[in-house]
Amino acid sequence: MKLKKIDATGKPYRIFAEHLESQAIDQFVGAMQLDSVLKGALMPDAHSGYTLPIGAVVAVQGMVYPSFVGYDIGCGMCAMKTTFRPADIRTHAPAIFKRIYEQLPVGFAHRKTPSEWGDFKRLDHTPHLKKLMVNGGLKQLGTLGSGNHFVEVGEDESGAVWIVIHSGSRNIGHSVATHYLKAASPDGRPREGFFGLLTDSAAGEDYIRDMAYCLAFALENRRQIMHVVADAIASQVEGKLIVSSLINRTHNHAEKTGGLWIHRKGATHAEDGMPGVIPGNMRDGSFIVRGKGNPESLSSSSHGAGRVMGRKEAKRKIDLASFAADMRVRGITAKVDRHTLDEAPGAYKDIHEVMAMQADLVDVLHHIRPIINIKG
DNA sequence: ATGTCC
Repeated sequence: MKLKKIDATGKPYRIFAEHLESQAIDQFVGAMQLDSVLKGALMPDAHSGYTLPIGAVVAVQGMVYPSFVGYDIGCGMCAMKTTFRPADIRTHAPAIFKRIYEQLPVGFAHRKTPSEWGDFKRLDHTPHLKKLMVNGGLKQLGTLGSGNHFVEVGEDESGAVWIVIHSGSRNIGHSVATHYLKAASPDGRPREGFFGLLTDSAAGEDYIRDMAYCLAFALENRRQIMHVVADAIASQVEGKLIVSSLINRTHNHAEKTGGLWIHRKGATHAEDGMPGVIPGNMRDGSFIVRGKGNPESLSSSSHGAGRVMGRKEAKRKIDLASFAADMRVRGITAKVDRHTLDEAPGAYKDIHEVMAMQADLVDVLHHIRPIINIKG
């Protein structure tokens, strides 16, 4: 495969998506025209976002762009295998479902007391972020959030039960993103546009430090959710986590490789041999994958199926009764009502088609089919 | 995405 070229820039890029909105193309081409951006790729689930499309990967020299990482810094996936038995989970699904909601704060909810996190003082971070952590950050550790964040308890093709988590850095990441979007903005207000920070400037160095902290915070958040969910299941049926099987992948980050800052915004890191987790939707579940380190995707893959309609449009167009029937016939215990209609499978691209479009980016190891789904 | 505006 040869890299396509943008005429205006002559820079190498490759688009793995079909049917892109014109706004997403404009955003991507605009970014590719920046002097600091040397290479890029759009994943199969790409759609327009804040300044840069979700599903974009760009390699940047000498700059970091807060808007190329996005608001939920460190948002990503965790998956862990367990010794629970699928039949037990199905039999006790209503009780497990109820128990998880009792134990896990979802939506805007947070914990009444700060969670334990041994690393939170040790990791390097700025005074600004320290203030955020003291002012409630630790109460958000082990909380799910809302939107497309979820917990899935499912079964793979071999009969193994997995717990899959999609969550991020909660308000910490959002506040850090806002802070540095302001620092990069010409008028001190967060606004859309290609405003970056020099990596050797004070603000750029601070963003890199705080971003790394948010990645650690988001991982710890997912790890704690994993244990809350496992404990909730273990209160009803026999079994436990297989802790050594943990896979953690963030899909909103920037990392320095070969002297360039690779920004992934809604794109999963997929180096050769690297394990990953790609969620599909509430009905079709998630995929455990192994990266292929494809240079054309800047060693990345999609972070999910990608939306085909906005949340408001989905709530207007998708029929609740058929969504509910779709879930019921597969025996999936989930919150299915007008509040989760925007997360219905029909709001997303067909995940099987998306996986086929990235066959050169990742190999599929396991397909996890949902038994229980938890949403904010 | 975000205890949904410090």
